Amino acid sequence: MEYDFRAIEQKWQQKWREDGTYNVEVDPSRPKFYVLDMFPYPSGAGLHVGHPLGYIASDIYSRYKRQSGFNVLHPMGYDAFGLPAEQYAIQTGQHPAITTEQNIARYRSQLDKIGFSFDWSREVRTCEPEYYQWTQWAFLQMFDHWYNNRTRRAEPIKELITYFEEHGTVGLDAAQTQNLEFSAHEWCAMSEADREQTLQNYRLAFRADTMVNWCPALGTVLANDEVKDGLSERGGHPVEQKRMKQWLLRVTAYAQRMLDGLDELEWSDSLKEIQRNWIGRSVGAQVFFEIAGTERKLEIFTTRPDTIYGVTFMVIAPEHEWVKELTTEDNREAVEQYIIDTKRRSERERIADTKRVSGVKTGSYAINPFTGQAIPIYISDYVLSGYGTGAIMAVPAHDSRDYAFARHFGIDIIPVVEGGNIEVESYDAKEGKLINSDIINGMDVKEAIDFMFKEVERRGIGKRLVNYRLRDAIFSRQRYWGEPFPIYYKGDVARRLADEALPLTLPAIENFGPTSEGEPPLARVKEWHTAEGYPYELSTMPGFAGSSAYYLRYMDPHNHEALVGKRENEYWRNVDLYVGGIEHATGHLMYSRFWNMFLYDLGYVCEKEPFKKLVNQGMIQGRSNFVFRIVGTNKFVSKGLKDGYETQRIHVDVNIVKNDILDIDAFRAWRPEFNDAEFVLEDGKYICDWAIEKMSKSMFNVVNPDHIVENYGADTLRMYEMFLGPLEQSKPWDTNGIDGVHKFLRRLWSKFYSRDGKLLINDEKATRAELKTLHKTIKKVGEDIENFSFNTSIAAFMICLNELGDCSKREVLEPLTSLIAPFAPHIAEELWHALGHTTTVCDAPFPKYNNDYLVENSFEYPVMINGKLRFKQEYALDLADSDIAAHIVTCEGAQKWLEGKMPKKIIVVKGKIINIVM
RNA sequence: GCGGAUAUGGUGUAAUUGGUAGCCACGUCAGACUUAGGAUCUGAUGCCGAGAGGCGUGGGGGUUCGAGUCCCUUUAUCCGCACCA
Repeated sequence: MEYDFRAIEQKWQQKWREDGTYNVEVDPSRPKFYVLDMFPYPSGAGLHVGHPLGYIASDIYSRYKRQSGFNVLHPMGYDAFGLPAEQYAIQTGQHPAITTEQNIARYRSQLDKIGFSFDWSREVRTCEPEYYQWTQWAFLQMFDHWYNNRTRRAEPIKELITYFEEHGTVGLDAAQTQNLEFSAHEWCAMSEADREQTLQNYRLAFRADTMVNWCPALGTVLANDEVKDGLSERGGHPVEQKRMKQWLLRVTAYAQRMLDGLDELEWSDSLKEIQRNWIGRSVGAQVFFEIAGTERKLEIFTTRPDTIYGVTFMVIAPEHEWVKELTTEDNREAVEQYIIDTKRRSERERIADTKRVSGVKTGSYAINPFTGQAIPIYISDYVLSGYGTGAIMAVPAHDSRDYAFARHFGIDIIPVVEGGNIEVESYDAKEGKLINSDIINGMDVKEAIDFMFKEVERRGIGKRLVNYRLRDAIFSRQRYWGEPFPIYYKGDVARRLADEALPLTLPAIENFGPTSEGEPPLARVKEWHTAEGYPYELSTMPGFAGSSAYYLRYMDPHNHEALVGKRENEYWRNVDLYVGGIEHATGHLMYSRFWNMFLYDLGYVCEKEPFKKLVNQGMIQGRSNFVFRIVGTNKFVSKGLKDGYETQRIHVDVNIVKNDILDIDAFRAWRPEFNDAEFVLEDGKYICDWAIEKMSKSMFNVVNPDHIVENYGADTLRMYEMFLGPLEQSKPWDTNGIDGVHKFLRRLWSKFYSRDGKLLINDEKATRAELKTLHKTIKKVGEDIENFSFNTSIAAFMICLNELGDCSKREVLEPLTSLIAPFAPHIAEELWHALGHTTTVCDAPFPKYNNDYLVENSFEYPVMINGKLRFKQEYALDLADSDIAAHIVTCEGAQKWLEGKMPKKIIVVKGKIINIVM
């Protein structure tokens, strides 16, 4: 009987669906395990073979954990709100709700064919009101809280109000947009609008007038992680800096906790490093420089307070709020012109030419608090308004940018650290002895930094300060397809909706594109206001809003009272294994951690971190094929013969090429222009050229998993995707080679059934060799799954079948069937039933290996290694300190080498002595 | 510029973590069975060499009885951050 994968897969997929085989419930009698995939954007293009890679890996792990006795939560859903869905809708002219619905249906049918063990009863869609109600709710919680740096947690804004009534800002240490100082009396005297304005300075979800990334083409602002090299990540449109009033999330409040939390996580080093860089912690000093002839003190941030005697000028960013005040009359024109020029340069230009030195004198002077000297203040765009205080003390001798600036403007360069060649370049290294520096002369740099931290504080001119590169997340988008803000306005005062009013549903509108007046699409909705007529916020939330807490919702997806019930949360706790792409390192994975920590502070969730272990699957690239058309003809020449002709290399659909051999008939049918194509063949075949490129429609290299499932079956697809190489590595898809895996499954099948359909399984006793093969495989596969080394476990299966030969003994094949079930669940289920079982293979215990079968025939020598007695097959042994020497020396193999002499060392490899040191 | 990762046959890769490099596949070659093969089965297949043998894990150096693995150095590719004070 043939291995009829189509019939088998259809049969079991249907059965699993009908029985709800993969649905799980809270069960305190069993240990839980939570395996999560990054849910997909249902884009219009459908899934290609790269998408399921991570899903297959996590599915194997889920099934393995389930067979190992865990209650496994393995859900799936759709990240359906956000820019990509809306852009697709705009392109196709259809309403995003409709295209999203269609795309989801397509994704679902593609996913279903692969045989995943998802609990679909827990499906979530971020665009549905029952779901985004809780996104809105979380936002309101952030609106209602502030971050207390003293207690290091979020606290209710009501308590802050009470504090203001009693103390004003005296003694307050809060995460804030700017440093405000007022007394209790002043607070009480404020108007309601002023108080609300003040509170926005502290709320964790707040509205502020800040510099934002504005993308004119998309008609919206973007968060920092959505901008790459000055272009929007989505669509690649230019992005400019613009001052706008926007909603933000105060993620910076959690910067230190997000940094500290990384140490506890089982994430890859590279991913942790990306997050560390993104947070960008740096320790330095805040120092105030008096401005000559005024009461003002210019605040700067520096990590090198030790170089303060080398400061010969100051620089402030062109956007600095004091630019006007610091500019003297005779410099005004030049400064204004410089600001205009700076604004005109796009973010992209600014990034592209960082070498250009430019700047203008303000005419004001600052007083160096240590030397008392007056030093000029410049404005220049090499100082960024967004980092630190937007002002620096410049030390040209020890900072390359300051050096370039000083050289350009002829400013003094005073070396204060020994080393380097100041005539040629600055000496930036953090080592050496201090010189020309009065009280710190002779100290080395590290010592001097510490000393100056204290000295600055002692003199009351500043303090030690930690700065972060991380920015607060811009949270509003001038788009239609997102969660509406549960916010309305009385005048300019933002008010929250009551919890009972949630969800605030997104109104269905006809025209969802940007308006011509530059207002968000929701401005078109006449009824977009409260019953009292107060207008709602017109922007919607960004894509990351809905994905920030979805892992919590899966725990309890139908709860109408809470985001997640206490009982459910305390059982499922957090995600044990998260599988997804590294591209979310600075986006979703940051926001989710922030969101979770915030809910943790409020007591809604019981774990500090959302994702304990995280595995990044590599990207699957495309492998394109090419044919060579002889220029000016409709004749195509095979790759090996092309040098004899003048040819043109054109992409050909990879689906009509197999093992680089072109299916000529399919090619003629592919496009009308090729109907009468002629060919120059080699050995009767047309061989195509190939190249690795991004998988995309325009390269004709997109491989649809449906196509593979149709031709080879889901089990083959699953195993082949894993066989392709290490999970974390990026690699091109290459359908060549899939036969090897398919052949393996057919051979597995042929152990159970003969050609004429007879069941071959027998109850004969297995030989020692067969059991050894079996247990070796069980050990290897079990260890490989734990290490996410799925490619090697598949190799182990192949070796196992090779070694077993034509053995069809139940004693061997039954454990093998349950062992392979996580990888190829359909065939395993079919064979499991063929073995006489009536329950699903998903619940068959994952087999355990018996070491007795593995060691019997091997040489084992006891060895001292690092002072411990161990049993190994190969080792380098220092005989001097081991009384096992006698044992070795009497060994048969050792005898002929020794000739009665006592060796220093005997080197034994795999039970064989390979070297003896006399 | 700073940080991270990778480099092994014609191809994808493996190597008990310092112990016989190339497992398992793809491809190629040869053979068997076949009307046929893009089916199945068997065998060969790192490179040089007729052979004995020699060489071989991007390059160079080192530690070690022994290095793909550890250390130094260098090159190439990929990724992240980047006028971050």
